[in-house]
Amino acid sequence: MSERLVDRRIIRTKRMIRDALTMLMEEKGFEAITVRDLTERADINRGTFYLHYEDKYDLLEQCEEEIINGIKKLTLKLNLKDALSFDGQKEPFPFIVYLFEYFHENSSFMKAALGPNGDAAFQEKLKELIKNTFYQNILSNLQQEDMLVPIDFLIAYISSANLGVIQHWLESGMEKSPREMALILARITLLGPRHVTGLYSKEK
Amino acid sequence: MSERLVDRRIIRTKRMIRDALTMLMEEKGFEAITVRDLTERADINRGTFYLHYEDKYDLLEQCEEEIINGIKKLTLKLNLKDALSFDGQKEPFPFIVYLFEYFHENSSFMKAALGPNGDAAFQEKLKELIKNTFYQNILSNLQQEDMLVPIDFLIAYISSANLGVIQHWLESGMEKSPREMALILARITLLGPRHVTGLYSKEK
DNA sequence: AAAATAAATGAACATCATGTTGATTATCCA
DNA sequence: TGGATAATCAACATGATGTTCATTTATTTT
Repeated sequence: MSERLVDRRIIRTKRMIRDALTMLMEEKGFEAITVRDLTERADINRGTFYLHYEDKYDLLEQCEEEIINGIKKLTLKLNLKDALSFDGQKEPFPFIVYLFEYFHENSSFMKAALGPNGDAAFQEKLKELIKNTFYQNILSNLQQEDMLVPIDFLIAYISSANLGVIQHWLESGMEKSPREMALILARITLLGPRHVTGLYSKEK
Repeated sequence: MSERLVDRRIIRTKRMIRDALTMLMEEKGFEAITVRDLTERADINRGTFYLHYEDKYDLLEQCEEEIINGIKKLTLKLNLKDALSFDGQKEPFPFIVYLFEYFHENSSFMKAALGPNGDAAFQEKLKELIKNTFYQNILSNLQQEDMLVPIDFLIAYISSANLGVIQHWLESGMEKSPREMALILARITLLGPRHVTGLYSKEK
């Protein structure tokens, strides 16, 4: 591949800058970070930063894109068969488990980027990804006339809900395993928020 | 009250600055805005800005706080009776309708602040508000042992989902009425995402 | 191992936004 | 109307930005 063609120093420098970005985002949020902060933390010359990135926004963008691409690679493993054959309440969707494992590997950056001092645009990108995945694999072959609500609002509901659960998982220290998280998500989505409270049986 | 004590000029200046903030957030996002941008757009002296705000973050904070307080005033109208007596599928919760009407009145700022170039911290504040409202009025008297998922994840799910629907409504031009939106939200939350697709009847 | 290539450094520079100050003008309110 | 105060204007120091160029250092290639 073309990876071999990249100079070791470039890889090293970029890695140090990206690590510095993650650390500083955790400490003070993205807005407050200066290029000087980044290069001091990474212990490189300030000019070197500009050899690799236009500015801090370019850096953030590239880091986000890397995460997004990692997720997209995972979605290739997902196929329609998986999604429809599982009931998802006793055995979690394998794909969702992989997803949470991937988030765990990249948790430092993701936690910072999805936190209150993070980047709203990154949230939006992830929601978009969730939307497409859900839509292409589950919702696309539904009849619009069967729907009790407009499909675009349903999609907005589901994708935001899932992202919100991921955010809460990251913020609360990732104590549940990826497997447990997949089960939790499946239960709420399949049974509905009210049903999982246990209220359902009393009223029906 | 103490409102009378405020000089007209202050009210005028603050209003112009806040309007400028909303416009510029729509145009280029909060991060890209400078104090100079704000004062040029508002057609006031740059120094005047600093008579009222510490910096642009202080300005944003104050605008957000105003919205939050407006919502909190609405929640005072909400009581337990309302929340539990309605089934919410034919008649919407009055409180939720008021809420969407309030969002409509402040849609310019809200759309900008909740959009991809907006402020992730504001999203978090709103989610926190939704969490508390839901929890205090509905979820607090549930038995933890009845729950099929941990309650904190359920709350994260619901609050993010609701915020996501609000965001989608704002971004898609607010074509549905507040009443319709309240019904849509109630249906998904009460019946569950899968049930509202119409798939439910075929499988149960 | 030596030569060629390319990345990183360090210093300097112009530019721009920031936040503050003091003097002056315009507006408000009683 | 007169006193109070908000807004303006000009000026200033500070610090971040993005760029340049000569130099040093690390790497790849031959």
